[in-house]
Amino acid sequence: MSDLLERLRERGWRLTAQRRVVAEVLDGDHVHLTADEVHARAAERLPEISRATVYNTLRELVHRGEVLEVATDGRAKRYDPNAHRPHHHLLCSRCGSMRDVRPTGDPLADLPASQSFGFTVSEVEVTYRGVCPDCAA
Amino acid sequence: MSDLLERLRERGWRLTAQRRVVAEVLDGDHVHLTADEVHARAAERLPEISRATVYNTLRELVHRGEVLEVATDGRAKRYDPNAHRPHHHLLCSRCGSMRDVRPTGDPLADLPASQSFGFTVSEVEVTYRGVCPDCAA
DNA sequence: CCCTACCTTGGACAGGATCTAAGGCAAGGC
DNA sequence: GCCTTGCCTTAGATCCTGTCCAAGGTAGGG
Repeated sequence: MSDLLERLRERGWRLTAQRRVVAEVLDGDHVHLTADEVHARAAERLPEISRATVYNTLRELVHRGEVLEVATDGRAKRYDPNAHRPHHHLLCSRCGSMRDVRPTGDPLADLPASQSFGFTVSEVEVTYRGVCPDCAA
Repeated sequence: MSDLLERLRERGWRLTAQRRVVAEVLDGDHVHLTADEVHARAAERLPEISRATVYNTLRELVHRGEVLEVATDGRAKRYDPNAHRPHHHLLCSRCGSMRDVRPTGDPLADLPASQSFGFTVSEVEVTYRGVCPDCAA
């Protein structure tokens, strides 16, 4: 994620300690943190960082397509740095934890034009719901 | 939806005016109301009905599998009485409105066991995101 | 090294949903 | 029919997530 910051700076993003820390926290392969979790981990390294800044930064990373925002039914949204590889999610309905799943088909292709009702469809999200091993125990 | 109430009563659901009205409001084929919309419509017929009761009733209908709860990214959840026919959703990312889509494949079958990571998967949700004709105008 | 536009801050605020304690009423039993 | 019991409903407080705001801070071009 180190080049991410470089890339954004070239696009006119001012590089601050707060933004750096948020990006570092999100770095990883199967990371699906909530905004508050991001804030907690960021605060370990930069105690004065405010919630507002974390929310702002996450919102921008999402807008710029660098991070994926995933809704999880009434719980807090989760943020997924794995935005460049298309994938779906496995969501535990007990604890809300999440895993990435590689897609094996293209659901977008499965939507016949006759059923798009005039919508301009741009995106599909597939969520598998179930109970994770930890919660099943 | 009239038999729904009978069915639930047989399973020990106490039949009250409030619950009847909520069920009536949800009746229909492509209904996707938010809890507050349900409350507003219910209140037209039963002015004293409280929001808490609407939320309670919706929660129970969802638990009993009679109504589907659909999350919509930061907006209010929507409730879908079409719970017995499997289907997916088309969601407008501007106004939050929603339409049913009949599935043309079985995404559950598309999840190889090698990728379930020990989850006991019980359900898939597919959401097509886009802009509806009204908002595109 | 300075200036300015952009960032960060913390606290107030908003919307959605849940909780609580008190009173109300369905429905089975008499 | 009427009582009784325990489930329901109510209003309002409360919680959680996320956004807004005005004031002060600072990155980085000049």
